[in-house]
Amino acid sequence: MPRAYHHGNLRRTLLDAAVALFAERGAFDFTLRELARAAGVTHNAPYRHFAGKAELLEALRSEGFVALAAAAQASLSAAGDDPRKRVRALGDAYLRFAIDEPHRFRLMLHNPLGNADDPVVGQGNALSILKDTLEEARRAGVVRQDLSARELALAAWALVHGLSSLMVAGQIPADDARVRRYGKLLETTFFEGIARR
Amino acid sequence: MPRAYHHGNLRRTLLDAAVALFAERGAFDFTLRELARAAGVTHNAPYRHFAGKAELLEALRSEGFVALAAAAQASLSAAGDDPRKRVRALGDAYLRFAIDEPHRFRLMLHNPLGNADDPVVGQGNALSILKDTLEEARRAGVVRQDLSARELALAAWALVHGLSSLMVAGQIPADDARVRRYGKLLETTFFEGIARR
DNA sequence: CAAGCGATGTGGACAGTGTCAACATGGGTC
DNA sequence: GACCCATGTTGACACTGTCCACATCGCTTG
Repeated sequence: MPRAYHHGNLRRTLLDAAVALFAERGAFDFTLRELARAAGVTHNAPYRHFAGKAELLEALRSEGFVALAAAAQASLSAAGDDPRKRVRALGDAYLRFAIDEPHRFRLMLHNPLGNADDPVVGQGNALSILKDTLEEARRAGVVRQDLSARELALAAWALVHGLSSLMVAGQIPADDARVRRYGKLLETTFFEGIARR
Repeated sequence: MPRAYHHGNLRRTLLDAAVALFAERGAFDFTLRELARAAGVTHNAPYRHFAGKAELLEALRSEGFVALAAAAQASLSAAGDDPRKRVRALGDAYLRFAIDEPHRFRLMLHNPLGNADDPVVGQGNALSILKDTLEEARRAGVVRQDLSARELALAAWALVHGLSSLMVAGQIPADDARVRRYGKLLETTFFEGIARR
């Protein structure tokens, strides 16, 4: 049946079409008009919902951060009580997210608006979950006390984000075996360090 | 004076114009025709040197990896003999490279060709320099022996690459003070680990 | 319950893009 | 000194993002 003149929920449809196109080909190179076509709508309809292509991308990016935080929270909830396992669970969630949805992950990382403070990153996000978890670990006395939770979180973030990025960028193969092996390697590095005892 | 019909060294000029445009604005969004204009040449001349835009980008990317390896080598040469200082020097070089030339760094990381093995990354590059340096440290007995030099290198790479990426993406501010502070933080994390002793 | 207004979608236009094909030019090679 | 091939030019095409004026509808208000 023919679509009504008013689509009903075009905004959502466009965003979904965008992720679908992301997944189909391998990059951000989709086009606004393609999206419109996929949604069965003229090339100009998207402009009623987004000021331009950049704003649409920003919306996708923002949704990505929310999804990441949700994944982190879920993984954490299933991780039990051991502080170290909880930290590990967060790292795994991050890495899994990146590998499962490389296009979205790449988009999220690609902040075209320079480095102005980004409210998406600032609050209620995966980073603050990580910080809280490390604060727990710190209070539980299993990690060193001379670094703040914020510093610990930053180091952990850098570590797991680095591996994720390198894998997503294809610099390191991302097969299952390697993901498991390197995950463990990072855990060891992070907690024990590499210096000889 | 008017350029001769044959430019002489258009390929080089185009690549230079590309980095210049990279630096000027903040992104990869330059256009082939712009490059041609900047080089004082018609919009189709670039096609005599590159099959298309993708190939030009690939050339830039490749040059970036060479420059990075050179920077790493230089930093290493000035680092003295202490194995730990040498590792740290490599990390600093990487981070500095990323922050000084964020556009190039971003481009290098953005591998649009999926994850096929990339000869640029495979040999004579910064990664193998890092591996060699960690192998030295391992032989010198200052780092743990139960991990291979390759594993150690991978962990170090992930750590410093993570911080670099996050800073370049604007997720973490990249002022001088922070760069120094976080560099030290990563060094501590990497060598000592965060677990309580 | 009708009128009308604002939100949503349409159609056309414009400058600019990447790329292709045919043609022009001239420097290095026999 | 003539020729050939690499290099640069001109013209064209389909396509893009975005602007504008217009069409259509559903919700609100009287």
